[in-house]
Amino acid sequence: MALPNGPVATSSEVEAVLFDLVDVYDRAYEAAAAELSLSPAQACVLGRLDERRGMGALAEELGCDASNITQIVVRLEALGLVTREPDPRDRRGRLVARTTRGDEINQRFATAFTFARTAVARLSAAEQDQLTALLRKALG
Amino acid sequence: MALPNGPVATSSEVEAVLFDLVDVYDRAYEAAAAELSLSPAQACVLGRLDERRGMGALAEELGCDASNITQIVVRLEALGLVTREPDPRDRRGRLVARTTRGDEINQRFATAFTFARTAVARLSAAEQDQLTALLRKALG
DNA sequence: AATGATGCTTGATTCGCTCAAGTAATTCGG
DNA sequence: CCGAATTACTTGAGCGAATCAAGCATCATT
Repeated sequence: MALPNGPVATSSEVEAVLFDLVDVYDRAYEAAAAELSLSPAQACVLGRLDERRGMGALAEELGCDASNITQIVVRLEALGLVTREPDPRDRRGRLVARTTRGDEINQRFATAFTFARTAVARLSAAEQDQLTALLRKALG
Repeated sequence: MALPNGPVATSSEVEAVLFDLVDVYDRAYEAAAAELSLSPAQACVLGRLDERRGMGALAEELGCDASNITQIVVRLEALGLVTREPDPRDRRGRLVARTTRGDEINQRFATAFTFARTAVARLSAAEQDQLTALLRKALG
């Protein structure tokens, strides 16, 4: 399991609970991926393929090197969750798309990653709106 | 940079902003560590050494294998940020403690990781209390 | 004193991530 | 239309994080 990101010394209560949230979220994500024998990175990429798209688009959206995406996609392809076809419009490019099995696994992952859903469900509709507003404001 | 953890398909607005928060938090943590040439894991371990403690205690608190901690501590030691002395009470154990330089770097990291601090600062005291309460409730 | 548990390290392996180079295809300037 | 940059991606090398299986030394128990 990945080490948590924080805290050095939580100066306030809010910061502490914020850290807690991030930690629990990250661990839940990782655990959900592990249930399906996926790494978090694999689950992430798989989740971004609702439409077929090029490697570069993925790399840019995920803010990492293209070669990183190559590796992850190669593994997803080896697992039969993804295909990589040449782009007819630009034969340099490769279009990545989920296979039916990829769709299925992605769906199962979405089901397994209950954290955000159940956390939100503990709040009333009004509270959810409040939380959204507060976090938006905090994020600036 | 590490790939984000999410989203498959954000079903609600709250979930989306929650994901955003986690993503920005994680990236900020990583960036702050990188400023000091530390990996997130190294920054994390360094931050847990306000008091000297054994490897096992660290592993348990961080929820990972002891051998993982060994590696990270070895690197921190090589960087001169940490010492590893035999435990006089139990000579199997090794007590890890920050060096003065380790203290300094840890302090600088705390300064560099502004995200939680500045996010919270955008809220009034009342809003901070609200947010704390909401997140606590959501975390269950 | 022997047996077993504990605390940590080592070695092997996998994955994520980055950087530097390389290849192929496209675009652009002349 | 041709050569030069640019773009899209892959490959290879290298590092850190993480896990697992073994191993070693040191307690702790009987």
